[in-house]
Order: sequence, then C-alpha cells, then structure tokens
Amino acid sequence: MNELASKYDPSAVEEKWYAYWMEHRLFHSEPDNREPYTIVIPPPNVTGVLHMGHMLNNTIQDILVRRARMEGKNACWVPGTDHAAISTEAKVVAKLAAEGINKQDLSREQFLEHAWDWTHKYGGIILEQLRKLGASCDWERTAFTMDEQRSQSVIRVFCDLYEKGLIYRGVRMVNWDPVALTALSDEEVIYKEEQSKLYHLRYMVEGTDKYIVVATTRPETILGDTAVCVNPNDERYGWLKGKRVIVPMVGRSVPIIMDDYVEMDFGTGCLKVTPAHDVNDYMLGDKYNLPSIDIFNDNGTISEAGGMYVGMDRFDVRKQIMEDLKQADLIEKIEDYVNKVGHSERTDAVIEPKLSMQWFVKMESLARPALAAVEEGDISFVPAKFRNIYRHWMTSIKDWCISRQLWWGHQIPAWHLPEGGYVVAENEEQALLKAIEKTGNPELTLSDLRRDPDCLDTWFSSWLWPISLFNGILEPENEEFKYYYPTSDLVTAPDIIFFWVARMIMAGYEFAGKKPFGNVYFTGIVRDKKGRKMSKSLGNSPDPLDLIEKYGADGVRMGLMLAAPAGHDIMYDDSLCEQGRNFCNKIWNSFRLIKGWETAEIEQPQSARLAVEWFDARLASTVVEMNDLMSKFRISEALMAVYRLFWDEFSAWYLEVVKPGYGQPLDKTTYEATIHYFDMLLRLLHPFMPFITEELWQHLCERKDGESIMYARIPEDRQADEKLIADFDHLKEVVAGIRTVRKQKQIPQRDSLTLNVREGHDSRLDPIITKMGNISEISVISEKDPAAAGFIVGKVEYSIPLTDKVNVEEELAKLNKDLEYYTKFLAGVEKKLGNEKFVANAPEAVVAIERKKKSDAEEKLATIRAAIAALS
RNA sequence: GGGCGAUUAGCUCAGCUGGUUUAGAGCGUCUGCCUUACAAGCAGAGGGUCUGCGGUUCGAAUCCGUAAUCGCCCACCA
Repeated sequence: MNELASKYDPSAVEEKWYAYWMEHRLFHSEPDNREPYTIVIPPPNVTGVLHMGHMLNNTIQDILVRRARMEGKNACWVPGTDHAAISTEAKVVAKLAAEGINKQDLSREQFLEHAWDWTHKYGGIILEQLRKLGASCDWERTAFTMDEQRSQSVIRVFCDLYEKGLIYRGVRMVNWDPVALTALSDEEVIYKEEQSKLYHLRYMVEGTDKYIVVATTRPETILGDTAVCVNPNDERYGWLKGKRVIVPMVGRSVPIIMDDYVEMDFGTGCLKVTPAHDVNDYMLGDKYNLPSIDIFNDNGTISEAGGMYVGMDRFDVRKQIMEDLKQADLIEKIEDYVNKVGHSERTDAVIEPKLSMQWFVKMESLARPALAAVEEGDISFVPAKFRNIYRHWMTSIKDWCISRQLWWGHQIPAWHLPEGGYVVAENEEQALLKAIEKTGNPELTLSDLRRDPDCLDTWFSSWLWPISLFNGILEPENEEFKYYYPTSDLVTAPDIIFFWVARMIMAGYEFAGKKPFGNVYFTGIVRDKKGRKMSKSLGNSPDPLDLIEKYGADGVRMGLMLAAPAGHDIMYDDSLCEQGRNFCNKIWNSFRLIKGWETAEIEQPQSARLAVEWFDARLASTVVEMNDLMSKFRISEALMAVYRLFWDEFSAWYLEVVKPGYGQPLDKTTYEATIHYFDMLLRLLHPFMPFITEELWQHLCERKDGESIMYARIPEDRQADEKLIADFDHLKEVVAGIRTVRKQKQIPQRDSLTLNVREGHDSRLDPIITKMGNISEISVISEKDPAAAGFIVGKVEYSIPLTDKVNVEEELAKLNKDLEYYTKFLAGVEKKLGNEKFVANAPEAVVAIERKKKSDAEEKLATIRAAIAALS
C-alpha cells in the first residue's frame, strides 16, 4: 500500500465497489424482525436523463438510507420510473413526426407499440445514471407506474372511487393544451407574467349611432362573444339597460347584461363575454343563459363556428383581426399591459380555457384527513414552512381533472353503452355484466361497448406510489406491505407538493387507511451562480455525469450537500465539487500515512497516549452532535461536523501528534487505536461518501468476501470527556503561540526551543506541546524573563527565551494591545454586573457566568500588567 | 390582490425556547512556506455598526411594529 498514488482516483474505485455491492445484493431488503426504514424514490420520467435536481435529491435519499442501514435498520429504498404521460407521448409524437409519421394516421395500438419501443430503448437510462451516483436502491424492486401491478392498482382505485361516488364525468371549463391536445389539471398550468396589450374595441349600440368601448387582451375571441356585461351600479352605462350591441367585424347582435362581477374601475368598465373561452365568462354565460360559441379547434386554430378566419392559428388571427379592425376604424386605442398567461407545464403552449367533457375526482372528502395529518404533526414537513403552503391549497382544494386525451397512460376503465350512459369496471368481462345489468339487455356483447378513449393523468398513478410499490392496493394484507408501509421519509422538491405529496397523503389515508410516510424533506432548487434555475433551455446546467467524471461521485455528493440545507435553494458552483474532491484526497492521504507506518513492540510515547485519549473524547462529542443533527435532518451541518472532525482534529492534530519520526516505528497500541479511529471516521463518512469509504475500509484490515462498510454500525452516543477537550483546546492555542513566535522571529521548525511557563499552567498535556512545538524543555519560571518572546493563553503567560532576538518595544506593544482589549471587555462586564436590575432579574446562572467572565478577565489583566511591569 | 419566507463577512450559510457570541463556519482573499501523507497541501492574517427605523426588556442578530429590497406560493380583474 506504500505505493499508493498521492492523489485519489475515483473512477476505478467507484465501478469496482458498486459492482461488489450489487454482486452481494447488499442493497436488497426483505422483511425480517429488524425495524424497517423505507424510502420510495420520486420516480423520474422513464425516458428522462439525470439533472442536478435528481443529483441533489437522490444524494439526500442515499445518505438517509445508508445511515439507517448502519444504524441496524432494515433499509429499503425502492426505485422506479414514471410513465410521464404527456411528456413521453410528446417525445414519441415528435420522434414519429421526424420519421414522417403522423400520430393521427396510426391506430391506438400501433402508436402504443411505438411508445413502448421508445420506453424500452430510453427507459431506465436515468436509473443507470443513479448507480453512478452510488444510489443504494433495491434494484430488484424496480417498478414502473405502467407495469402490470401498478396498472392494476390504478384501475382498482379508479373503480373504487367511482363506486364511492367520488369520480364523476361532466362538461366543464378545463385547461386545454393545444399542442399536446389534451386537458390538464389546474396544477399543470404555469402562469407567467407577460408584456401584452390591452385592446380597446368599439361596439356599436344597436339602433343608435353611439358606441361603447370594451377592453380585451384577446381580440380574436370576439368571434365567440355572446354578450357585453357592465356593472349595474355603473352610472356611465345605466342607459344601456335592455339595449343590444353589435360585435365588431362579426356583426352579431348581443345583449347587454348587468352583473356586479364587472369591476367598474378596470379598463372601460365594459366586459365582453365569451362563454366558451374564459372561465369567468363561462360562469356569466351560465347565469344568464347565454349561448356558447366554441370558436377554436383542438389545435388552437379557428373552427367553422368562428365564422371568419377559419383554419388560421389563434395568434395569427390576433394580428390579422387587429389589422382588419383598424381598417374598419373600430379600435379606440391600444395600451401596454402586463398580465399573466397560463402555459402548459409540459409543452409550454399557451393554455386555452375550453369547455369539454372530462373525468374528475371530488377532492373535498379526501383532503380532510390529509390536512389533519400534517396539521397535527402525524406527518412532518422539513422545513416546516411548507405546512402553510400545504394548508392553503388543501383548504381551497378543487376537483381534480384526471382525464387526458392521450394514448400513453392508463386508459380509463369506463365503457360507453350504445344507448348512452356508461359503466365503470375493472375489465371487459365485468364491464359487459354491468352493462347488461344496467340496460336490462341480455343480448349486449362486448362489441356493443365502446371503451372511453381517454387516459388518466400521470399523477393518478404516482399518488399511489408508496402503496402500490408494496402491492398494498391489490393485496392489502400482504406481508411486505404490512412491513414496509408506512414508509419513513420522503425526499422531494417543493414544486411537486400539490401534484404529488399532497395527493399521496390523501391516497394513503383513503386507500391504505394510514399515512404514506412520516417525514417529508423538501430539497431546494439547484440554481446557477447568478441564482437562475438550472434548465436545459438556459444551458446553464452542468451534466451531472461529467461532474462525476471530473470530481468523483463522492466529491460531487459532498459538494452538493455542503451547500444544501433543507428547503434552501442551492447556488451551484464547481468550487463546491472541488471542495468535495479535495476532501476525498485528504482522506486518501491520511490513509496513505497510516498504512505507511511500521509497528514495533515499543513503549507507547506519552504524547501518543494523550492524543489517543483526547481523540476518543473528540470523536464521542462529534458523534453526539451528528446524531442530533441528523435526527433533525440538518444533513449539511452533520456533514460539516464530520468534515471538520476529520480534517481539523484527526488529520491536523491527532495524526501529527502520534506520527512517528522519520523512519521510526509506531507502537502497537497507538497503531491499533489509530486504525480504530480511522474505521469510525469512515463509518461516519460513509453515508455521504460511499465509494472512498468502502475502498479504504476494505484496505484497513482483512475483510471477508461480502463484508462491507455498508453494514458496519455507526458509533452510538457516548459521554465525551469535555475537560480533556477543553484542555486540548488550550494546548492548541499554546502551540499556535509558539508557531507565531517562530514565524515572527524566523526560527525554523527544526530548531528546538525552550518554553517558559508561569504559574497556572497545567502540565498534563506537555508531551504534546513538546512534540508539536518542537520544544526541548518546558520550565516553570517565577519571574518574567525580559529577553523572551511571550504570549498569553487563558490566564497563563508563556514565553520563549530568545536572548538576541527579542525586541522589548515589540513585546510591550503586543501586551498593551491585549491590555486595551481586555480592559474594555472587563468594563463591559462590570457595567452589566453593576446594573442592579440585571443582577436582580437575570437568572442565577447567567449572573454567575458574568461573574466568571469578570474574574477571568481580571486575572488575565493581572497577568498582562505584571508582564508589562517586568519589561518596563 | 392575498399569503408566506428571507435579508448576518466578498460568496453560501449556522446562530434552535432572548443571556459564556463586543457574532461563528466553509469557501474565496491576503501573507509566508515544495517541512520526509497530502501545494487538491501546511502555517498564519484580514474581513461583519447582524437591511433601515421605532419599540419591548436589566439585556435583542434573536421578540414586536414599521419601511425597503429580494424570493416563493395562491387568486376568475377582462
């Protein structure tokens, strides 16, 4: 091992150990009598590729899972992918289009064949990429939202909800995506602020030569106008009561209606009403029985019903109609205007509100227990602020539009009857039976029934994920489900709190009678240095696999985690990964040092004995700290704690103290303690940096085949010797003082020095001072030596005799600076103690602390004054 | 338009129920060092009136109010 390179090379190591873990099935979990720890992965899109968000999210999950495993729990991390209805279908459609094939020319079966081909070709790439990250998923359990078990679960749940009366079908105003050609749920619409125009159009009042002005952002929709509405209290328009106006260009005569929905202050106070293309207008249309003219085709072009511009795209029409209105002098004015426009989450197309027949889930009764669970703390959100967002959404929840006009997905299990109406059933046979029962017609055959063509929203399968992964829908009594469910922690991004988290909670209580998970950890969003969200279109996102290649998986994991407190967005910068990589290198080189030591049957040096004792305390205290932090999901702080333990305490102090002189052997006791500490450090680090820790742990001593650090136990809480830690901290300052003197006086480390100490010095750790400071002798002196360079640690004065190099002026300046500082400090403390109200009101302990501060400062000042006196 | 959150060193953040913090860390910066594990390193140094203003308190980065800036979520103002 002495020939180890001075730099850690992750690539070979990572591949080797991942294969080893897989070969020995170390990620696999089966129910047993240990306590279960379960995480279900937020399933990435089946044909997606890994991005920085996945890296962060899955690193956190892996840390939690690996740690739970090392705590002796039966840890199970279930991976899988989501069929991602709209986005996958869009990809397949685009791919076919590139080959000159039109989706419309294919049958449903033919299209699905292409879609499955695509899925098989690209599906699972992302899961392969997760392995590069070190994800310890139980791959034997890999699931897919459209595999047999998950599909059946979805159908079962649909039928169940239908039986309970929670699913209904009806014509409603929905969000229509004219590119994907499907309805969307409210959550799938992203509102973006856009710079647009407010067009003021003239509507002639029928039978007069007067006109009124109506303001609109969407002039093309005048083709579907069926009324103009004003506020009944608006004095400007009282005269319009009972009148009709002529829709410009179109020439249609429409009534004036009066409703206080209209804001008098906005625009002109006149609102054009287009019931087919605006949610509010739809409500007005409903209230006043207005006709509804659907002027758009599904793809956003003007339909026959529009009467003009038929076949033209909606945005082209907007330009054209403005031209034409201008020609006809029907435009009053055009203003700049900023408004919010809904876009499709998947295709980014501008959403068209559209009346159509869709399927819905009634949400109110589902929401009630789900809201209570989070309010009452049965499920905790980390950070807790997301409870507010959750509560708000849950208390104003609307019905969920679950049908999508797609082929890729779970087809709705409803069959339409020849005479109208439909039945809902789990399969064709049952559908037929129900159809016969419902119609009373025993002659019906399957060919008389027509299966509803729509598919279900992707999230209608994802919301079952924690249940369906363990087959809890189809076989609620099965052993696995009873063992693994409810799962422990869920790690996800906050942007899918409604899409997924809230709905999983609802599904958990509704279909399993229990919460789906105990804690939800919300990650931040990964942003670039300028704070912009990383995205493909901006091209500001590094390829995670390139990063792994460059910095090693452990380096990248560590880099991300260092900057990722829960719920905080992280500003990504390569320097984070560099820090991670450097740390790997530090660990690597510490190992090189230790493995390079020869041991011999010699007596343990005092310094080494003390260092071993001290590090034992230091380790114990960090373990307590880390356990506490991890229990609060303060993962980055826990990582920082072990980072500092390793680097600042173990490498910089412990190893330097016990390190034998050049070519010298080390005693066995110290060697074994060192190996033990290194082992413990590797264990603490393993959840964060799985590869390098496994590599070194395997080299640390003989291991059996199949043995792994993955199953080594994390050290448990233990009382630390705080006094020893404090004494050592004092020692560090003494050594730093010696180093400073060396630096100032340009004395090389190899020249040994004498250290003089005055009263108050505790000699217990002297052997370490001797070694670390290269001190040949520590002598207690009773009087200040004017020919020595001094420094004060705590209330003890130290000095190094340097007859020819000491400048008394400099020494005095140093002391006077200290004098000034502590005089001020003491004054502050005395002021506080002199305040009667403070002494009377503050708790005993706080006053005691101040008194201690006072006496310490006084002693220190006495030391300083004495030193000054001796020099003057 | 409602709600929520943030504002602490150049950057990213700790600082949990006010009191050993005249404020800490990591990174970066600066100054020395190729000292026999590591220059992806070592030894040091500098850097903040805790966004402003008011209040509560013996005591405020911490609690309250207010203003500003930023961010997020929700909402049917054409």
